[in-house]
Amino acid sequence: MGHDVEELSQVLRVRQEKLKALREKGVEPFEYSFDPTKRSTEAISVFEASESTGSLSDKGYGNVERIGGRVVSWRDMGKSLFAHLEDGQGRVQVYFRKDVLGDEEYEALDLLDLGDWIGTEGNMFRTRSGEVTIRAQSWKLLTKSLRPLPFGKVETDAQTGQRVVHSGFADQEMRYRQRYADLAVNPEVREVFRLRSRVITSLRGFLDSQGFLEVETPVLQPLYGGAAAKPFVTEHNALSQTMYLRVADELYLKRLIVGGLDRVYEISKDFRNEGLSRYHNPEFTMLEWYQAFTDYDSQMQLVEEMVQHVLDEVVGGRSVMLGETEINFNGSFDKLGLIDSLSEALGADVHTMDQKALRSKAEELQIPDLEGAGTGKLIDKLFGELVEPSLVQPTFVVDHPKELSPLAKEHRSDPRLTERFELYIGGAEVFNGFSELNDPIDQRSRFETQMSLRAAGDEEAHEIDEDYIRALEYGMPPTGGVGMGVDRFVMVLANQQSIRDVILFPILRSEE
RNA sequence: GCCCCGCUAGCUCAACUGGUAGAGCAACUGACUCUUAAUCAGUAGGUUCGGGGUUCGAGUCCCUGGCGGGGCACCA
Repeated sequence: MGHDVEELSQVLRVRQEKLKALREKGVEPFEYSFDPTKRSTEAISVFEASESTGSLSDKGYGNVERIGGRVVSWRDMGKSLFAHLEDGQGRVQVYFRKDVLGDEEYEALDLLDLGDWIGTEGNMFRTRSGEVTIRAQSWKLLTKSLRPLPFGKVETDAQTGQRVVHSGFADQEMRYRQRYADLAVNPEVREVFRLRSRVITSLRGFLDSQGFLEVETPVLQPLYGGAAAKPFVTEHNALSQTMYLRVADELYLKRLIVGGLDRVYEISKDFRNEGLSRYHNPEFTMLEWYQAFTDYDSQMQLVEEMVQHVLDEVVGGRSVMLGETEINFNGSFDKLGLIDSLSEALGADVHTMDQKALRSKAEELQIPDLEGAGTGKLIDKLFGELVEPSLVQPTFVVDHPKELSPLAKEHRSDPRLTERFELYIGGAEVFNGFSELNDPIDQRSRFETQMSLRAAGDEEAHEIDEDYIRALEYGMPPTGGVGMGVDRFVMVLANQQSIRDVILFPILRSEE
């Protein structure tokens, strides 16, 4: 922003001039407070109630209210004027009349713009065209807006009653960079984030009701782990020590199970230093929980209950639309063996295929970047190519290869596999859980396998966490645990195509 | 990191093979005391993302840089 008014574009200059004019009239353009009697929608409801009980005045006036809000529409008709105010609840029309306000207070309305915050007081009434409106007896500027918000023109379709926006704020980049403007002009964006908040409240309520304890574990960690991911690295000055932003909460939460906090959960921001996509933001919200004495079967049961609980509470039904597809959460979710489903897709038994056979299949399918991929990775790639895209309805994929799951317990009936599940919804992995590996000796050897992968160039492989092994040596009871991608779950419930549309301030490159 | 597409007025978008950069909304001036994409008349508003090049002439073509979107890679 330039200090020199001359340099400003026309639209900004005009507002600076109005600001100056207001100050010259002795009007404070940035008020300290306001005391509304109600918010918009509530004021309308009260009016409608008295309307139905026939308790309006002879002239049709109802309750007197003071309402504060942002001016979002403006129709000047000379000696009277209609505007809409929007507040945290909704919007309400205001009717200004010259003969009611008097010349001076009416003419001062000229100094207002779309985007200004004002307060007004008057009776509620219903206009000839049927809209419940506040008839302004007085008004007051609360905050002058010095920069025009990119409002579109809003039409209500006469047939459907649908809100239609003409030439609204659509530039994706600006909507993310200036989320405040996006929220200010696009009420449906505000709704997405209200929904997100309700989802998190509901998840928390569910776990609390099941006797889980919400805890907080370190974001800054001397050693990261719990996921195959590259970390963000930082430095603690006083300790002169390298610290990592967590990639998962897993290892700390399981230390708490060792400590006897037998049902714990954490809602956390995790950080993974990797690329961006419609399913990946480097900073994202994870819910992880661990429950002693359970295995992955009972955790799948719990996930199902939890998902249905949230649907019932937040959506009010067991299905949602995701794009053109209806996602149905009723009943038990399907279960697919990872190896079995891949075998079927390949038309060959994956268990009998060696690394070479898997590789040639992958090459046949022209799957890129196979260099250095071991058996587990090849299976993962093939599965991602052949099976994953079809997992639109909620589906548990179960029993992953050991190599891919260094923290999961060996499968009780197949030593090549682990007791692990992932729940896919809309083609994306949303939940991931397993029977937790609690044998410290097995855990050490898994870490050692990871170290050799690391030595072979896999930057995401785990390092050995000696302190974690020490904890397991004290004894961790049989435990089931689950991690949940909260953002991805919200995407499904809010019918959003990109993770950026459910994160208020997604990561973007700096403007300069 | 790679591929494709995009970036023009405050916002949403035009501008055929290179030939004076336009419209709607917003803004400004004026009219209008129940409007609601209000309406009507008029006015103003531009570093066409930055830099370089080709050309008599570049929003348009070439090179280069920036940012974004989509895809790929990466992603227990």
